[in-house]
Amino acid sequence: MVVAPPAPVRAGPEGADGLVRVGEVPGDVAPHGVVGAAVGGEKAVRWAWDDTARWYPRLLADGVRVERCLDLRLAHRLLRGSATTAGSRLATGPVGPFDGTPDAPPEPDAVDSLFDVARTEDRPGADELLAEIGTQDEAVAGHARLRLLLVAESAGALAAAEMRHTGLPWDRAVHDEVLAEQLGPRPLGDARPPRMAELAEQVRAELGAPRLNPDSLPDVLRELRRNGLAVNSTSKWELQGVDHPAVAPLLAYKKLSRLNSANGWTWLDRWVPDGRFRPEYVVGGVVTGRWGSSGGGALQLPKQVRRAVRADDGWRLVVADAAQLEPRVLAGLARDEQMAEAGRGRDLYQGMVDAGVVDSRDHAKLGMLGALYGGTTGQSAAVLPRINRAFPAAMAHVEAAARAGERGEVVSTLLGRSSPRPGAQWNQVQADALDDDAGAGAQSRARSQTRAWGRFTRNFVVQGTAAEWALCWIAEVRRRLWAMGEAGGEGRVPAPFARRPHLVYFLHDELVIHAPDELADAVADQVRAAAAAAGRLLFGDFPVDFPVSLAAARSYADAKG
DNA sequence: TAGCGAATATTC
DNA sequence: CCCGGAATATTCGCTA
Repeated sequence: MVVAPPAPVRAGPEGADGLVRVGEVPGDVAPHGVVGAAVGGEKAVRWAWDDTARWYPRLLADGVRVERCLDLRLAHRLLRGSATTAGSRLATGPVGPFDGTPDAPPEPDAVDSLFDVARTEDRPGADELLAEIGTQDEAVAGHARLRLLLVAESAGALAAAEMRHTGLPWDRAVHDEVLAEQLGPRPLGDARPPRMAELAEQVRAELGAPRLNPDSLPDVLRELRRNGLAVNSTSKWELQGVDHPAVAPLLAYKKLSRLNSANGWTWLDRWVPDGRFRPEYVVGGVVTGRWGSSGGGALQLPKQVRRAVRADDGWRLVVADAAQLEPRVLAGLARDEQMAEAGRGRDLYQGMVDAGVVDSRDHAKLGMLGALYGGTTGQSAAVLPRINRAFPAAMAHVEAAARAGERGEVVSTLLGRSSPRPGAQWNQVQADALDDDAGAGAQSRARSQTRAWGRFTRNFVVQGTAAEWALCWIAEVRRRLWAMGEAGGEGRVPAPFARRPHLVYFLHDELVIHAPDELADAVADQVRAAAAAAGRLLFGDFPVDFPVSLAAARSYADAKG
């Protein structure tokens, strides 16, 4: 084990294969707070540091790729919350330097700023890092699945930093075209775009409200009611059922308004200044283990603007989508052989139709969503009994998770991420309902809250285990893409990925890879193989398939079509 | 002026 | 009519 000396990062060389190895790193290039932990042969070097999002951007800016790491802060958080390690020294110990929320990662163009260097003062030192590694090792001893989760989560952190480094290729001209088609030409200043202004006038005319601001929902609601419309909100689904000439322009206005404010010209200038969209992914940012994002709304890119996501010249976007991921994960989690069989080698929902479980693909999908989310009403509830009969093991699994949640208990994913306990307020409401003079209101509030927490824990085990599958997938894809080596000519992709296929976007069960033209087909093969590997990592020999839909195209929208 | 919640839209 | 999980972001409008 080698400890890198404390020094600010500057340029760093890399090994022949781009892998930074302990012993090859001169003392003056290692960032303060980085420990290279040599846990095996030379291939097994794994960097351990307190926060990938803090350190890795600097290395990438210098063209250095890290093959493997352990993110001690992410690992610490997992181990502190996991039921598997509840009795460990780590989980029961006092709050320490690895418990805090991370600093915001540096701006992409400021990774070497004086500010960042100054911030290194209050990072954990080498002794603390080594002690933390020891404490974590002790906690995970004998828990192979949890160890896999820490490795996968850390690999995800590397991938997230790399995606921010390279950015998602974005064609500003195409985006502008999309906006102009729908909104009209870009207005000066903060005036309403032309199409929105016209629609606003129509709404005012139809409602007889010449001064109405259509952006003010209370004002719009008041004017609708003044015109005799019995509506309680201005939401789309409620307005759709109303017959009045103001409704159509109002709905159209709201749609354009959403596009303009969420992904309009202001967004474009702010988030895609240079033809690359660089979202900040927050690894483990969602309670279930899914990634969050901050800045730019990376996880809600509307389909309308995906045309603007375009590969560089000589490159392609390989878009991969794990089909029916959550139900398949549930089949593996519950070891439900019938359910796995329904999805083997085919669309899972179609498989349910073929097996006579339901009579249409739509019903299969609806019923499955009800099973995963805890739906109890409507069409979803109507097909649930049939799913219950066909896949008893899977249903029993999510039902057990729901019942545990209703009792206020913790549930865990396959690899060992645990749900939070309900808060103090939850317990208070439950206690109030048990009181002798509790009214019907208090009891009904408690019941509704109980069921809501059950729906949360029911979904937690599936969504969380699906997130673990996705982490393993992305880690495998990342490793395999690097192993493919270089191709193509010089382009505008920065080192260390200049002539290599690389991940550029991740969305729960979907990956986008930017690849040199001639590698696109081979990349698709690797992505498929990585999905199979992720399935084996989580579910071993249990025969559940994870098919991936794949397409290569110049633009994201074309590949999704 | 800053901060926050409600309402609404978007994604999976 | 409400009656499914997880999110982020914007705008309005109230409060400190």
